[in-house]
Amino acid sequence: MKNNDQLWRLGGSDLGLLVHRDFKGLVDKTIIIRISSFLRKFKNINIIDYTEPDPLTVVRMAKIPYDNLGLVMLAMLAIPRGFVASYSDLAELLNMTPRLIGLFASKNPMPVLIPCHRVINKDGAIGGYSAWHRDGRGIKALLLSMEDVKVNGMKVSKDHFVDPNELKDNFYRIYNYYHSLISEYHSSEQSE
DNA sequence: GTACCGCTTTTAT
DNA sequence: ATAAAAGCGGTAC
Repeated sequence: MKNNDQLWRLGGSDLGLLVHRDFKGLVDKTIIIRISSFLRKFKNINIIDYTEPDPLTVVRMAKIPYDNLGLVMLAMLAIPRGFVASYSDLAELLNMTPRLIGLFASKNPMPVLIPCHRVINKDGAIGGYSAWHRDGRGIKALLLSMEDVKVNGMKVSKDHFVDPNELKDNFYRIYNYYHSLISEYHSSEQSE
């Protein structure tokens, strides 16, 4: 916990998101914590109620790497709140394999802000979640139910899956915006 | 270079 | 229901 970190409360629950920013003010890391136990250690912390920013805002405020992990993160941002996509949906979109998507998901440096909890198994099973020390699947299910995705017996019904074409459209919109920011950055660097 | 890993999926018992 | 192989970019050696 650094002095410039923020704590966001998720959906009025006891779950919080610790948000770390780099020297430029870009978010580069988030950690999920339990607020009640966290406050026992750290006093006088300002808690902000979290409302989800739209994907383009996240692209602007977060540090998304220019590599395959970054692509997977952008694809996750393309899944709207209240929906899920399967590992194989993302794999098809990005020409990867489902297991590779899972591997990158496990490397997601900013859980919740980059909604890797919305990626689940093709058969509706909730899939893994490592952004929590244990019972990661429980936290994943909780995050999903907070955004009105019904989880019954660790399974999500088919009607919560985002339409692949919509996923694709969202992804390209987000990717183009991301790319325009990158080019902007490079051109401003050259002109200095 | 090689070997192993992981938030899966598919196929075969 | 459970087991195993395929799959592939990263990472570590």
